[in-house]
Amino acid sequence: MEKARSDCPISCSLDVFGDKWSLLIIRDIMLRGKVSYSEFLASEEKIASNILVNRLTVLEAEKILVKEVSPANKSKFLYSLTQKGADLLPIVIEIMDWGAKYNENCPRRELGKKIKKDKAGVVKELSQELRKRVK
Amino acid sequence: MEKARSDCPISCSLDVFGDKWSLLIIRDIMLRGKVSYSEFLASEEKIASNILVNRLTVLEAEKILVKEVSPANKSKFLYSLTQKGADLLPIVIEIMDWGAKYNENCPRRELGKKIKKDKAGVVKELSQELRKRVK
DNA sequence: CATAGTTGTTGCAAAATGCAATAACTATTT
DNA sequence: AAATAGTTATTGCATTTTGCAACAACTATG
Repeated sequence: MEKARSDCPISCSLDVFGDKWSLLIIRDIMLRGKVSYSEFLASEEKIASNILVNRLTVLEAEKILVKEVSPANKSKFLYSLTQKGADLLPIVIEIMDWGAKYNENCPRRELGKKIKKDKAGVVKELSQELRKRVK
Repeated sequence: MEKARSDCPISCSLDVFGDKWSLLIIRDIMLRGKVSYSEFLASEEKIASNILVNRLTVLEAEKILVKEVSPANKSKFLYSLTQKGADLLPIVIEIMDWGAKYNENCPRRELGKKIKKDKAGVVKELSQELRKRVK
């Protein structure tokens, strides 16, 4: 990482994932079961391949993601969350809830509705699920 | 706002504040009692004046901030949060907590320690405080 | 009328992003 | 082994955003 702008924890966090793409990759792994470059590339937001490589590299360097060779296919890499990455869950959930609340064109789906009913319960449940597959 | 990349609430939220500066301005208003251009400009992260103007304009257009003439000084403007802006509090708190947890060089100060002890309580308390001064 | 305070604007360089084409490597098929 | 397909990148170039420094417009104050 380049030098921090300040020692404010918010500023330091934004130094890492304060951009339009990083948290979407995290979302894909965290909530959509995606694990590979090609799956991230296929997401509806259409990230460019050079940006994707750059973000994966940064997130790996920050120890938010881990990159491994797929056991089933040696030409494929699998990305998974570390505990540090999994701990981004509450942030992702809060951002999702705010976005759904204030965007007419962002319908709450299954998870969004559960969050509206019982946010803390969802975070607790999902963080337990994530713990099973963190690296 | 430009066109949304998708109808995912996370993506839509990041379309609005997915950058390194917007949430720092929000932080200044929300947690540090700052209200004016010159105060934001003086923050330790050293935002450039053209970026600051741009972010304030965007945040106002998104109805996250409201800009008013200062009653005490007609050449001064005051920025305050709307309810939509105040509802970013849980996101800001979670980002602060994660940043403090994973950065050695980001000491928890008073608020950070309270968050570690009772995050939900802090959010509840601060959101009540904010409600008193939302526009 | 001079000065300071506040909120911008402008110009230019640097960095990040977006887009399209292509390449390297592996696995599979013929 | 040659051809094909799948996966993960790299490269070049145009566009956009950011960073930095200087300056300008407006308003209060003395």
